[in-house]
Amino acid sequence: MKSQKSEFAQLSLGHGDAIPQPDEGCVWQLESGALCMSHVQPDGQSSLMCLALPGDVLGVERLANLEDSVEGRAITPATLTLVAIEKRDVAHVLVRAFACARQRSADMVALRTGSVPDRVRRLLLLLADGRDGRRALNTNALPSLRDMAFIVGSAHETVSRVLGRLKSLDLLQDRKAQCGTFKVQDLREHNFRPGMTSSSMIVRYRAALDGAQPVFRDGRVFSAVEPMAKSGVSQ
Amino acid sequence: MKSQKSEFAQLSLGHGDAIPQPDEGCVWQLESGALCMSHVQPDGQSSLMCLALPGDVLGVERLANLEDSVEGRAITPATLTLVAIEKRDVAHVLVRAFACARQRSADMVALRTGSVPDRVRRLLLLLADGRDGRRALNTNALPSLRDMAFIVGSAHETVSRVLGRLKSLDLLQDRKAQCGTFKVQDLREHNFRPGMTSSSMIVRYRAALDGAQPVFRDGRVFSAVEPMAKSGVSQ
DNA sequence: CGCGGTTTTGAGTTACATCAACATGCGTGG
DNA sequence: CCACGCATGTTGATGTAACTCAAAACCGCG
Repeated sequence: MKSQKSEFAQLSLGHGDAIPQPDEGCVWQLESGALCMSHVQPDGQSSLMCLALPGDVLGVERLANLEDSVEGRAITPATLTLVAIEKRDVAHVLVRAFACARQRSADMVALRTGSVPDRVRRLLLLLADGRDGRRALNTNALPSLRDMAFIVGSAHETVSRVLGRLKSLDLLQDRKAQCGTFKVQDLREHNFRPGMTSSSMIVRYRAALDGAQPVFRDGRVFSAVEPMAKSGVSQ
Repeated sequence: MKSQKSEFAQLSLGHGDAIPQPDEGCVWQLESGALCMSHVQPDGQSSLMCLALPGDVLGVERLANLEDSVEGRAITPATLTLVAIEKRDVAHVLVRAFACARQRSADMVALRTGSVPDRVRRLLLLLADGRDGRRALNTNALPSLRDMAFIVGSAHETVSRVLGRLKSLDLLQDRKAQCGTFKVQDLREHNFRPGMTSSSMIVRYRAALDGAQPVFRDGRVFSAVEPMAKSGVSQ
C-alpha cells in the first residue's frame, strides 16, 4: 500500500514479548516472525483470535477509534516497522486490515480442523509461506511446543510426538529448543497417516498384532506418510 | 450507524440459501437468523471462515473493492435488509465490519476449543445471545445437526448425543427436525461433565462398574451436569 | 553446580469418530 | 391414497486418536 513511512522506527520482539500500542496516527507492519492475537474481553478473559503473519498490519484499533482491546504476543522472534498513516489513507489501511482479518479467521478455522498432525502441518506451512515473499520462518526459529499446541488446540505432548515423527521422516531438521528447519515443499506434498500421535509403544504393539513391519525407535521403518491419499483442508 | 436505508429492501433466506451480492453501493444488514461465511479460494476450495449473527454487516467486499470472494449460507431462517451507504459513510461501515470480523474470528476459535459439549453450548449461546437485543434464535429454529457439527468441527452423531443429553436435562425443549427451544440462562450456568458424547450403553456400563446410580434411558438420573466446576472458554 | 523452562517418552484412559441400522418427516409422482 | 426416495435425526457397537499423568532428559543461565 502507499502509506509512507515517517521515521524508520523498527521494533524487535523476542519469544513471548507483547506488542506495544503504536504511536498516534501510526500502525505497525509486521516484517518477519509471527504473533498470536488475542481478544481481551471486558471481564478480563483473553481469548485467542488469530495469528499475525508477515505483511499484516497491526494496531489499527486506535486509528479506527475502536476501544476494542486486542493484545499480541510474539510466538517467534519478530520485527515490526512503525508506519505513519495520512488521514486520507486511513480508509485504505482499513480495507487492508479488514481483508487480512477475514483471511486470518479462515486460517484459524483451518488450524482447528482435522487431525492434530494435519493441523500442525498447516501451522508450519502458514508460518513458512507468508505473503509478499516475506516468511515468518526465514530463520530457523519455531514457536515453542506449548504455543503451537495452544494454537492448534491440542496438548503439547502431542505436538512433540508429531514433530518427532516429522523429524524421523526427515521433513524436519536441526530440531532444538525453539528452532528447527523443515522442508516446506515435502511437507506440503506429503499426506499424513493416522497413528502419529500415540506413544510409540502403542504403535509398535499394534503393528506387532498385525504382523506388520514397523521397527521404529531408530529403525524408522514405520511410515507416517503414504504416497497418495486424500487429505487437505476439506471437511 | 447512521447509514440510511434507501428503499426498505428486505430479503428472507431459508435453510441453506445463499446470500446474493448486494446492489452497487449497498450492504446487507442481518436482522435475524445466522449464516455461515466461507472463504472461496482461487482454486475453488471453500473453507469455513466465521458465522454471521444479527446486527452484522455483510457484503462489504464490493464496497471496499475487494475481489475477495466470500460466500454466505443461511444455517437458520434469516432476514436481511439492504442498506445504501453514502460515500462519506463508507469508512464508518468499514470500521464496523472490521471490528465485527475480529469478534467473529474469536468466536470461531472458541467454537473449536474444548470438548464437543462445550462447543455446542457455546454455539447455542452465541445464536441465542446476539447483540443489540437481536437474537438469531428468537423463533425456535435451530441449525441442522450437520451444520452445527460442521461449525464446531465434530460428527453430527456426536452433536445429536449432546442435544439428546440436553433434552434429558430439560435444558432443551420441543426438539424437532430443525427446531427446539432451550433455556438460555440455565444452559449458560451449567457445567458439563465428560461422558456426554458416547453411546449411552457405554455410560451405563461404566456406571455399573463404579457401582453408581445412573438409570438413564428414561430414568434420567445420570447427570451430565455438575453444580460447580471450572469451565468456560479458558484454555 | 542447581534451577526453571522446554522437550521427550512412556503407560493408561477416554472422548469422540466411524460404521451401521433404523426411525421419521416431506415432497413428488404414479 | 400409498409408494418411493431423500434428507434429517437417533441410537448402538466398536476402534482409535489424542489426552492425561508421570518421569526423565536436555539446555542455557546465574
